[in-house]
Amino acid sequence: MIFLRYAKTIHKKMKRVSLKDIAREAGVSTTTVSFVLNGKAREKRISEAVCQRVQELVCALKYKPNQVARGLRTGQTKTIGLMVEDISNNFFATLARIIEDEADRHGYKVLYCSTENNTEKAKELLQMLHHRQIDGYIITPTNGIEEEIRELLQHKRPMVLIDRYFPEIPTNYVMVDNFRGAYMATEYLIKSGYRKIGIVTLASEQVQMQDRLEGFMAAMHQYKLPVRKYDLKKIPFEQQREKTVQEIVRFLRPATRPEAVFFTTNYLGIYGLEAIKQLGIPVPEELAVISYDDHDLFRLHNPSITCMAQPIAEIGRQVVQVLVREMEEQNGNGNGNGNVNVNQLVLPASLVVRSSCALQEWVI
Amino acid sequence: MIFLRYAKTIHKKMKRVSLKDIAREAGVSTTTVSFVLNGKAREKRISEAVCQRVQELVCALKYKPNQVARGLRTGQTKTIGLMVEDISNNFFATLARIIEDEADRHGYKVLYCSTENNTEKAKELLQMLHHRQIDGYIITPTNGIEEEIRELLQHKRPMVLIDRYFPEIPTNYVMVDNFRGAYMATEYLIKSGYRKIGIVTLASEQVQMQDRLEGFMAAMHQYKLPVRKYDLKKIPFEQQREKTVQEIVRFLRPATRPEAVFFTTNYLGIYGLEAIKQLGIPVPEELAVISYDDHDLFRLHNPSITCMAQPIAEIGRQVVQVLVREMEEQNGNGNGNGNVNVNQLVLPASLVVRSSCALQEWVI
DNA sequence: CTGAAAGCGCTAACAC
DNA sequence: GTGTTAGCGCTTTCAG
Repeated sequence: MIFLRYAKTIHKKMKRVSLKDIAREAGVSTTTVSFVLNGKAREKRISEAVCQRVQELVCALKYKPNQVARGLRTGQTKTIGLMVEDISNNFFATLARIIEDEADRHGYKVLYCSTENNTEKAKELLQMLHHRQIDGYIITPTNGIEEEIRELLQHKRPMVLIDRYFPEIPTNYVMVDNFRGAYMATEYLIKSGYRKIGIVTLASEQVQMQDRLEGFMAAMHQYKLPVRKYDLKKIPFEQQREKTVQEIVRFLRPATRPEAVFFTTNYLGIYGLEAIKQLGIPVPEELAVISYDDHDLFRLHNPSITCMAQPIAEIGRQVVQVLVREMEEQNGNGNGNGNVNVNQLVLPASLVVRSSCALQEWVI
Repeated sequence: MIFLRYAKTIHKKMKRVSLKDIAREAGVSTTTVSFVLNGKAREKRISEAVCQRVQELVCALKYKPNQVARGLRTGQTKTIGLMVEDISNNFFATLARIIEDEADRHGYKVLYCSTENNTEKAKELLQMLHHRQIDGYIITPTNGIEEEIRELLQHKRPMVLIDRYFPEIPTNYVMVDNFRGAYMATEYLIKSGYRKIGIVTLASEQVQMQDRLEGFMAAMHQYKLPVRKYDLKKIPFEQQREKTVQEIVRFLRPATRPEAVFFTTNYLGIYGLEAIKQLGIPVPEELAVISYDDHDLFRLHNPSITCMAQPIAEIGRQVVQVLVREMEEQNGNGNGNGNVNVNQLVLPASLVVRSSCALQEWVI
């Protein structure tokens, strides 16, 4: 049985037990306790007896180290910063969940924040994450944030970009092959017999959107199909839902209506379905629909919507893995050389064939 | 112009500027700088000149206080812990976004975690949040976590429960009136002319689910309609999607099929739609559908799905407001009396009439 | 008006 | 084998 000399005091003050308390109870120094707790008992050759005694007290008093103090001391907060475009977006929310689980397996917790795709906000958030001493960054970069990314790189802060990247900056990233995905989506439409194909995308300079547009263009070009100016609709990112829907309605007006539309993000697809519903256009009879990104809605919509799905779980797993490796590397050895290889993963998107494009027998 | 004596050193070491650096540059003590930074210049009657000089240096060196150190010293990490059932769930993700914004307005950041509705996991997470010294808790409680909640209460940790609560524990909470919501939904079905009404709910002891079931029962009873045992389906929470869909398919088999179904959560509703799709039952002609919680999918589904929507934005705003108030209160005065009033907000759900229940002229 | 100094709880180099 | 001690960066009491 362990005699807790100070237990009463501790309880009365409702104060958390600290390492010092354990040391005092055990009649050893804080160093010893610290060593035992950090698994350095062997290395530091702490006697078995002391070791045991400390462990018992830790359990008895339910001692848990104060992460903040430890963070201050070691510089490691065991926290990952997750900067996404918008955590309420299905894609990012699902990703956040995977990242949470995966990070947890390595002992990390996640602080999230949404940029709204706003450069200024993103910069501030990066600052904030820095001041909170997070150990690693998972970033959905906005435009105009190159400078800050470069700085993080220079300071050798563990970091992985997701969803998009800067071709001119050698960072880690985990991406989906947007060009190929868009190409495949478009090719699928073409092979399904459509020739007048429209695209609704974001008016964005970001690579991932550019790539999708280019993938579309490449496929159209490959099959020698024209893309007229009214076949291409670019929606400003910040634009309100209502307005967007209206613009899509206009885009789909009978006069210039394409035979098939490709929406380059899932929410554009959702808005698009809204517009289509308003117009009462039968899908796929009068208009075939394909979207980038999957969504519950696409599966259940009537008709169900064919799409290019991103391997979200895989992205989440990979991104954490890369990040953790880098954090531990930085931790283990100073690695003055800085010759850490960058990890640039490009995962394939996959075509999910459903019923919004007539020809369903076609197999990729 | 400011002469930065040590600027070179600082830069070379890539070290963050600290309060000490500012003090040294300014030729004053750290105390003074701290006072200036914390807006106590007036109070402490720091001379205008010194004040100015410090401010300039802070800007010039882009100094930002180290939150971890500050956290250790003050015990305040300016972090809120958000424990939800599953961050990837649309309802919680949307809520997380609102909470993020609202918290930010008060200078707080959010650490999130998902319980998966698993008591053990939830307990661990609560521990984890505690060790990270978060300033306040926003909790979606699981069953069996009463003890821990009581403890938090005893220790006067700022906390607000959401989505559900424990009637026997006097905590703050922000809820939706589940009983009334379910009552209204059921009443709407009844007034729309349906008499054989089924309900698909979770096999859960949690109040919010109980309330919904009771609301349904109360309405049925009020209108003297029977609820046969095959009109009630309870799905275990952990159950896989596939299995759930199959059970709903079975529940809707022609022999015992009700005229209308009430799904008590949005994902049950989604699974339900999947089952309905499999069976090819025409809605609302042969089966009317209503669901608790709104979802993009319900709006766009064909036919669009009538539902009881929770005021998510309002919940988010209120929950942060209550929490912040409590955190600041605790901060301001020790308030030894502990006579802080609990804030128990019950917000109304609202009926969103769409086309999945035939009679649409009915107005609540 | 300003500064010295004592920690917050923990880690780890260095001593004995 | 174990303890002493010096901080991590910041706040705040108390003394000038």
